[in-house]
Amino acid sequence: MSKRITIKQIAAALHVSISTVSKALNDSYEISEETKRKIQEYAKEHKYKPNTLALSLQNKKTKTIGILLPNILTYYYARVLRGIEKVATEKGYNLITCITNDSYKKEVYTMEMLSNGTIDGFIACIANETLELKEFDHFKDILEEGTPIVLYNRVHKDINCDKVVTDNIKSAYKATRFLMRSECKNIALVSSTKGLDISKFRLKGYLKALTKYDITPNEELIINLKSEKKLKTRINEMLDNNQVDGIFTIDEVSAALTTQVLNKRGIKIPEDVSIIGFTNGILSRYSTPPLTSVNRFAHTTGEVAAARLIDKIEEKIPFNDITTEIIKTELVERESTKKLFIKF
Amino acid sequence: MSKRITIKQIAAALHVSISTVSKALNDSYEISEETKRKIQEYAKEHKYKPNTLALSLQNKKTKTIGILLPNILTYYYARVLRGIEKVATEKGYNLITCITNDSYKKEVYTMEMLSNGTIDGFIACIANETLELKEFDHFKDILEEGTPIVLYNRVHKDINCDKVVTDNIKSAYKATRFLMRSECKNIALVSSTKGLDISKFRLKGYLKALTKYDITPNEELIINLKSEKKLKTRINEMLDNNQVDGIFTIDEVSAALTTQVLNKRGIKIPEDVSIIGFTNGILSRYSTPPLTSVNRFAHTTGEVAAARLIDKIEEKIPFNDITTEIIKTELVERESTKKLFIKF
DNA sequence: ATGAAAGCGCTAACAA
DNA sequence: TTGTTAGCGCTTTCAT
Repeated sequence: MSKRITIKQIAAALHVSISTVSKALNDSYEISEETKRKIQEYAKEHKYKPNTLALSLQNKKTKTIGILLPNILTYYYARVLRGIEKVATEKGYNLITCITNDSYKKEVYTMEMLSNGTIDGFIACIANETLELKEFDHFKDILEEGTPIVLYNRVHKDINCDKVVTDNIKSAYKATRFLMRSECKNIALVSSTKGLDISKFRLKGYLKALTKYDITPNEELIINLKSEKKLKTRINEMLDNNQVDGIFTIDEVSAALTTQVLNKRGIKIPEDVSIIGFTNGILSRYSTPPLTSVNRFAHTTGEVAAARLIDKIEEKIPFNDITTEIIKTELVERESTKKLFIKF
Repeated sequence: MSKRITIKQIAAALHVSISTVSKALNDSYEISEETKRKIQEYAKEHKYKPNTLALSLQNKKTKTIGILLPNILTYYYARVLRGIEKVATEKGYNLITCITNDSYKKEVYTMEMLSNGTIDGFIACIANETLELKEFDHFKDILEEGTPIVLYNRVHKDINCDKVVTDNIKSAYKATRFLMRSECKNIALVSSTKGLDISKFRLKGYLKALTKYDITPNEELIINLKSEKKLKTRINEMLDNNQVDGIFTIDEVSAALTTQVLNKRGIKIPEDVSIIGFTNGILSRYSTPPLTSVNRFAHTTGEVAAARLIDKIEEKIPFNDITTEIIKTELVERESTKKLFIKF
C-alpha cells in the first residue's frame, strides 16, 4: 500500500525545485531535455499522477458535469444518460449522477451540494414534486452564480436557461392519426401517469387528432390513472362496455399491461385491436407482439443537452444566449398495428 | 450573475482576518458571539457556500465514490446503481458514474482519471473485454495506492478485494429443477450471452440439475449464442426438430424473443411450453404472459457493495479485511410456468 | 477573542 | 535553464 506520490516528493528526491518538476512534467520548453528525462522517468517509475483536485482548485474548472435524473429505471432516462455520457467522454468531462426520485428536497440538496465548485454545470430534469410546488429558486440561484444549466424533458418557463424537449402534443397527434389511418374507429387512450405534464400534453395531442378528423372524444375510452395499480381492472371494464379497435398508450407500462389484458381476453393484436405506444423502449421492442410506438430519441436528447452545456462551460456560447431545442420524434412501425398500404 | 463569494472576501468586507471568518462559520468556541453573528449573517446574506474542492484537498477525502457500470440500459445494472445511490446518499457520498461499455480501454482510462484524488473508492463491474484479456493491472495498481475497490457481479480471483456476487450456478440449478418439478421432460436452454461468465455458470447449473435428475443433456436443446441476432431463427429450428416442453432462458432478452417465437407459432405458454427466465427485470414483469424468473436482488447487491466500500473508506474495516458476499436469489412465480401443487 | 502563517498539490509570473 | 514566490479556498496550529 504505497501512497500516491506528489510533485514535492519528486523534487526532494531529485534535488530540484518544485516548479522545475511541474514544468518538466508538463513538458515545458524551459527545461533541459536532460532534466526532463530524469524527472519524467522518476515520475513514471513511481506512478506519479497529478492530483485532479489541486488542478481544479487552480483552474476553477473541474471538467465535471452534474446530472439530475428523476429515476434511472425508466429506459428513457437511462438512454438520455447514455447520450450525455457519450459526448461528455468525448470532450473529457466526468459525470456526477444523482437520482432525485422526483423529490423536491433531494433535488435542492443535491444541487446545493454540487454547486460549490464540484461541477462546472448541470444537466437536469426537474423533479415532479418541484414542478407541483412551483419552487424554482434553487435553479435560479445557481444560474445567478454563473453556473450554466441545461434542462431536458421536463422544463418550466420560469427557469431561464437552455432546454431540450420533446414535442409531446404533436407526437401524440401523429400517433393517434396513425391509428385512424389504419382504419381504427374507436380509439381509446390508456395512461398511468396522470398528473405529469407528459400525460397532459399527450392527451391533448390525442384529443386534437380526434377533433381534427371529426370524431367526438368519448370519455369512456379515456383511462387516465395516476399509477398502474388499478389499470388492468379499468381496461377490462372499458372493454366490457365499449367497442374498441385501437388503443393509444401513453407510456410503456400502460402498453405492456394493455397487451396483457387483451391477451387474457383472447383479443388478437393487431387483427382485433391495434396498439400504439409512446417512448420506444425495451418493453416495446421485446413485447409480444412487438409494439408500434413513438420513438423519442432519448439518446439524442442527452447528446444535445451535453453538447450545449459544454459549449456554455467552455464559453463558446455566451451565458445569456438561451435556446430551447425541440427533439423530433419518429413513429416506429412494428406488429401491434395493421400494415398501412397508403403511406402519408 | 454574481459569482460565488469566498471566505477571504467576507474577511475583507468585515475587516477581520480570514481565520476568524473560518472559525466563525464553523461555530468555533474561540470566537465571540457578537463576531460570529455578524459573520454568519453576512455569509448567509451573500449566499456563501464553502468550496468543496478546497475542503477535499485539505482533508484528503472527497466523499465521492466512482462507479463503473458495463452499461446502464440493462435493468440489472440500473437497479444496482439505484441500490448504491441509496446508501451513498444516506451516508453523504456523491457518485461519479462511468459507463465502460464493456471496453477495456475505457475502463483503464476512467479508473486512471478518477484515482487521482477525485474519488475515495470504487465500486466496479469488470468489463467483458478486460475479463477476456485477463488484464487486471489497473485494479491492482489502485488497490496498491490504498484506494479501496468493491467488485460486483463480474469478478476475478486475481483481483484481491471485496466482492459482491450472485450464485449463478445454484440459481440456474434451482430454476431448471423448478421446470422439472412442473413436469417438463424436455428442457431447452436459450442464451444470447455466450462468452460471458454468467452464461457459463448458468449453463453449468442447468446441466447439473439435469444430471442430478438422471436426464442426459441433449445438445440440440441448448442454444448458446453470442448475440440476439440469429436467436429467433435458431429457436425456430430447434422447435422444428425437437419436442420441447420447458425452456430455461439465461437472460431477459432471450426470454422475450423466445416468447415472441412461441407466440408466432401458436404455442401456448405455459400450457404447451413453460418458460423460466433469469434476472427479474422489467421485461419479465411486463411480458405477455408475465414471466416466472429468478430474481437477482440487484438493488441489494448495490446496497451491500456501497455499505462495504464506505466502511472501508471510513476505516471502520481494515483495508486488508477482504470478503466475498454472495447475494442469494429467489424464484418469482408468474404465469409462464404451470402452477405447482407440490411445494418444495 | 482575534490574527498570522503554514500547508493541502499544483501552476505560473517573475527573478536569478 | 532553474528556482522563488504567490496564490487557488480553506483549516489549523501557534502567537498575540
